[in-house]
Amino acid sequence: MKAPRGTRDVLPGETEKWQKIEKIARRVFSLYNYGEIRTPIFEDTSLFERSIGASTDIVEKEMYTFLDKKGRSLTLRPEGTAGVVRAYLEHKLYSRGGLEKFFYIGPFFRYERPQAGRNRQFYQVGVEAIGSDNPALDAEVIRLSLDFLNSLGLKTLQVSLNSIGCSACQPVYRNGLQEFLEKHLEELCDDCRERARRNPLRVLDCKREKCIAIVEDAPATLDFLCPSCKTHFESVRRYLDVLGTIYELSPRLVRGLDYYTRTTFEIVHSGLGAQNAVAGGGRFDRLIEEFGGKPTPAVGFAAGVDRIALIMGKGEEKSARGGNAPIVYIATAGREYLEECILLLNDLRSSGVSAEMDYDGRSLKSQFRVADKLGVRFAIILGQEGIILRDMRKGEQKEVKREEIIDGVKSCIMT
RNA sequence: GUGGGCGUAGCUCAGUUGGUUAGAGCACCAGGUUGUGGCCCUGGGGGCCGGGGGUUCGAAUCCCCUCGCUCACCCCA
Repeated sequence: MKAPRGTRDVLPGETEKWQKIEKIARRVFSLYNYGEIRTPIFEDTSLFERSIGASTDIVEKEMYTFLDKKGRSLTLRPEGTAGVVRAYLEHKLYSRGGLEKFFYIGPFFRYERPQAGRNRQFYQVGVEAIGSDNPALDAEVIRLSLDFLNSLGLKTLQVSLNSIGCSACQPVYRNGLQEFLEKHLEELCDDCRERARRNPLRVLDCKREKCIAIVEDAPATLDFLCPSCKTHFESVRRYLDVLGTIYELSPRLVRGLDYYTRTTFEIVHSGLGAQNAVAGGGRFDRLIEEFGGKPTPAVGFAAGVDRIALIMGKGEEKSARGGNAPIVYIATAGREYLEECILLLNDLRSSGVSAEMDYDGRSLKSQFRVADKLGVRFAIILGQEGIILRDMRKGEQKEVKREEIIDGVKSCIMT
């Protein structure tokens, strides 16, 4: 038996790391006033086709799509924004007046060739702020992303920033780029020839040397921005400067989802290899309207939990189970003490002291070996001579009365 | 979807030009200490040698297929 390709188990010992990531995500996102939203793992297929874009790789070849028993086409969510926007509209959350801020944590699915930091079931944390086009919000989301990653102890992060314009200027740029690409069609790789026709922006981040060289001379998105997009972008940059956030302009940073407008950004980490993006995001000012809502600007980001865990794992490989070892281990001199043992165990746990015992009827020596391996603070021995409390660290022990055990243990933990 | 590397014990890996019952270290279990851990010593349990097929008197070793892992392309978080 094996977990399906591209999926994996996170076992005790590693889950602690994941819990830490989630805990810090909740804390940081709460500081910025984002509230948690939980949307379904699967949605109607059309939701993703319409939001992500029918000609994107994600929709064309990476979705887990299936028919349910009534013949409905459903898809395991490949990203988080679509579901949040759907929920926002379905529950008419716009009626609450102003800006709505959401964060989410959960699994997503894409049918891709597994690789370091790329699984078919992967986890993301992300935020969406819906209802404002204020560039301060763009800057805030970027700031928040970095806050989150920094709080986890990640260093050597690099922010790339770009603006790809709005519904007014993006088509103009698209045409300009397309014209340029037409002239160089022969020199482009096969993929890019196809992209030039269907989704020209994607040519910009082709990794082949030939294409990179050609694209060097291609028109940049920033040169085509309309006045309002230009002002918006300048403000984003100013606010980032005010916040002391270092970034670099990446005129060729184009994201793989069609709904992005204006600000796009990506955060990469040097220790990740080819899959080096730990977080990415941007504005999606058209998406709500495309789903039938009123024109509503929005901005968000998502970070890859698997990749973060990968980076964190490089520094401090084994944290073992030190942090959550039981406090007490009860050893017995024989089976006849079993009842006393389970009762004491229960009393300890009831008063908030984590405790463990031997279920295998092992020798006292073996029980101590287990207690030592677990890393417990105290061992209690039940036997003919009464009850003995042993401090495993100090190696000291003394006889205690039954009714004094729990308080004794508790007072020792305090000191 | 394409290409490279790799699959031997729970883990990390040996395994000589194909040749006896496939090994080591760590981990695990038991004993040494007839109620007491860590160190040490002794012993022990564990392997469809990823799976299937083929070549051969004989395959962990050679060939083919397949599955998986991994790195890169691609894509993205």
